[in-house]
Amino acid sequence: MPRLKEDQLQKIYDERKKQITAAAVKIFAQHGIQGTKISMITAEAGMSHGLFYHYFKTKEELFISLVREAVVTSIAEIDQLGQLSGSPIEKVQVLTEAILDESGTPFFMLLHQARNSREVPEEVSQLIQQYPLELYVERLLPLFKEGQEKGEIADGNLEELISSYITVLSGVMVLGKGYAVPPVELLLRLVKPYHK
Amino acid sequence: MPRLKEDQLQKIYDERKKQITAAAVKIFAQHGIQGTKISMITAEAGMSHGLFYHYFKTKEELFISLVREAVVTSIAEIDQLGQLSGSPIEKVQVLTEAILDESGTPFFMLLHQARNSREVPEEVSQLIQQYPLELYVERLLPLFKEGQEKGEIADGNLEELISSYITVLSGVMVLGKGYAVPPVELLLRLVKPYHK
Amino acid sequence: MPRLKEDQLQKIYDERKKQITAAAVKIFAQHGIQGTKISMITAEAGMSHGLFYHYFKTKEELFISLVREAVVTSIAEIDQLGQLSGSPIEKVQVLTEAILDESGTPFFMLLHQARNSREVPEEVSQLIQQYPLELYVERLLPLFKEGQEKGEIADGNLEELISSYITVLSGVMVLGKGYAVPPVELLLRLVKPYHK
Amino acid sequence: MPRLKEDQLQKIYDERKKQITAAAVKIFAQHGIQGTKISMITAEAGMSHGLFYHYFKTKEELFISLVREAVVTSIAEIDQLGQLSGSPIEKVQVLTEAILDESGTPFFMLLHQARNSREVPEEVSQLIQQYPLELYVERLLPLFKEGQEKGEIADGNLEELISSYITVLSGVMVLGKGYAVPPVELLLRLVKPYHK
DNA sequence: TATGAATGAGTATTCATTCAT
DNA sequence: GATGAATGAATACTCATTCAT
Repeated sequence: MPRLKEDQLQKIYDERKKQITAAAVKIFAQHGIQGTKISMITAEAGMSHGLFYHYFKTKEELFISLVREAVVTSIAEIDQLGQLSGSPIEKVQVLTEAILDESGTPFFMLLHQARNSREVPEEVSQLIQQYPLELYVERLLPLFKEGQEKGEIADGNLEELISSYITVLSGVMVLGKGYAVPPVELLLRLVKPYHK
Repeated sequence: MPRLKEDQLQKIYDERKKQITAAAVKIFAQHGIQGTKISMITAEAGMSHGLFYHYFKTKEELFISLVREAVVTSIAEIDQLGQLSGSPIEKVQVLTEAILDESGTPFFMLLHQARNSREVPEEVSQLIQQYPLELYVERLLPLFKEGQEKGEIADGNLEELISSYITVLSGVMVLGKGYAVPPVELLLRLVKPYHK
Repeated sequence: MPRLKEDQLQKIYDERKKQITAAAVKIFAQHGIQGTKISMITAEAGMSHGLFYHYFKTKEELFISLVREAVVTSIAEIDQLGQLSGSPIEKVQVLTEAILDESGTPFFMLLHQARNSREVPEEVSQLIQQYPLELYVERLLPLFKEGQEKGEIADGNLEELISSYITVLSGVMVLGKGYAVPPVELLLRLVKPYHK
Repeated sequence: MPRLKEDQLQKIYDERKKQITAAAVKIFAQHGIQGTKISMITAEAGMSHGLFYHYFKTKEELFISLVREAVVTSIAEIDQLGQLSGSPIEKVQVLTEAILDESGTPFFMLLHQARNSREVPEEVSQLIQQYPLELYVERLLPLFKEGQEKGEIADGNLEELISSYITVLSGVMVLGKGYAVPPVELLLRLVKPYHK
């Protein structure tokens, strides 16, 4: 019989797994799937490379699980916007700030790499197809429509406007260090009515 | 030895080298430095992998030479803007279209990878430092200043505006396939005066 | 400390050890030394892999101890034949049936692997040399000689006959599942007088 | 254009491939799939381990291709028996000698391992199922039937007799070094009429 | 110049073994 | 005694680079 309580073991297990995923998100975002070596991840997480394989079957599986989480999290964050108080344009501002925020970046970076790499495992491709950009557009449509009705959002085709805005935000975020992050105020000009 | 023959050889040599660089830009842009295998490049260029080493000493050297060329070319293109006829905002539109254009993308992509990868050779880092984004901002400053004076460009800090605009364009370009490319018209809203 | 408790512990100890060896014989016979992983054995024995090392220092030591036991047991079984009642040929028949019997197989299998593998530990090689096939032949010689004298066993060189018979039985046994086990009656033709 | 004629390259290619397969048959037969390391094969074949992968995608693929060849070859050899001159029992003798012959052994060894290992790749299992022992029995049936009619083969159920004989031969062959190979004359007693 | 065979350093993964609890 | 987390040596496989032809 184990001396350690099951919860303790579970805690260690969860902790370790979190260490790995945190390290992995960081490294994958920086180096891509190919450029990331298991040894980089385990060094960053402060453990032996062997231990990695107690928690994930392969590098691929780790990548898939990260992408899955990123996909689900990003959708959930968008859906939470509706519960916030404030006008539509204020909510868009909150979303913009959240996306550009340093801490959120790696997740989007991951999604970007998942979307763009040719070497990405089949399962990731499927995930990406299940959660295409159109889905994000769809989720944001009510918010933007309300904004448009209130005169806070520019007139015109909303699908195009939203997907363009997502593209711009994604792009800015993907660039990472080395580029000047545009002020949120400036980016919002893209969606605000042109003639005030 | 006959002069003609040497010319002939030189021509073949140049041709081959161009085949390789063209293929390499395409593949590097798509797969990154790590993800790109010599065999991918030579397959794309239609030659044996052995032949690659007649033209470049290493994969690294090829990458460096491509980045060097991209850096020089991109600066040159910006400088050529001044010679075009048209109003400043029209020139900015031309630049925007050029950057987003499919054919121009790989070069910028390369620059992006050079700027962001950790594994990039020292020489590339130096190149990037010699041609920082500030340099681009500086080159574009006269054009934007003229636009501002003519009321075609928004008031405010121009350095910030230009570097933000470069960031957005770079981001959109880097995303590549899988994202909706925003209409140029929309992107120009970022630099046009907000109250018309 | 109470004597009873120690007995109890000893009993558990012996039980555990038996569980491991039983599982190990089965798995080794099926997968060979290289193909057998400690985790296979402990899974079969229903315990954690860590516990294995309370009972055996290494996988090698386990294998050696199993081979040692198999060697001793097989010799003992042959020697017990003499105590049985019945004619010589009937005793040979009993031996044949015992060897081909499902339950006896793994032990012989082990011996076979010990005899044939290159990767076998030195100590096993020595064991095998101490108990060569000639030893079995020698032990069976009296029985066969008696049979020959009674006309139940074919004439001719007995050493050759016995070692051939052992070879055939060993071979049939080693094949394992997937092959048709010949009827004992048929196999006995090898040793019975050819002209009845 | 290549300086080497295509035939020369092809020759080198074939030669190397043959070196590898010859070495592999030997090593696999001796150590099994798990026990065989690529480095053993390449060392035996006198080349670097890297070169192995010019000729085979994986260790598994090599094993599969060897088993495939063994299967096809063994069936072909049986079918060739019919064309030989001589009485049925003489042909059985030829077959027996061929199987027990040193040089033929590795191939049968391979088949045995393919038939028995649990770790064998799926494709090998399928091959083995496509060429079950029954197929061999079937191919030998006409020969044995003819022998039975001529009084050279024992009366009784032929399927059982043949499959038993195959089992015995396979077993003897699988045992390999360390066992006394029974004289062919002795083994033939299994199939010859019991009362002469 | 052109080809592809050949090499070996680098990397992912497995698994025997140790050890804290 | 019992468990499973942790380590690292061993091994399959990849790919940049060299070189004989």
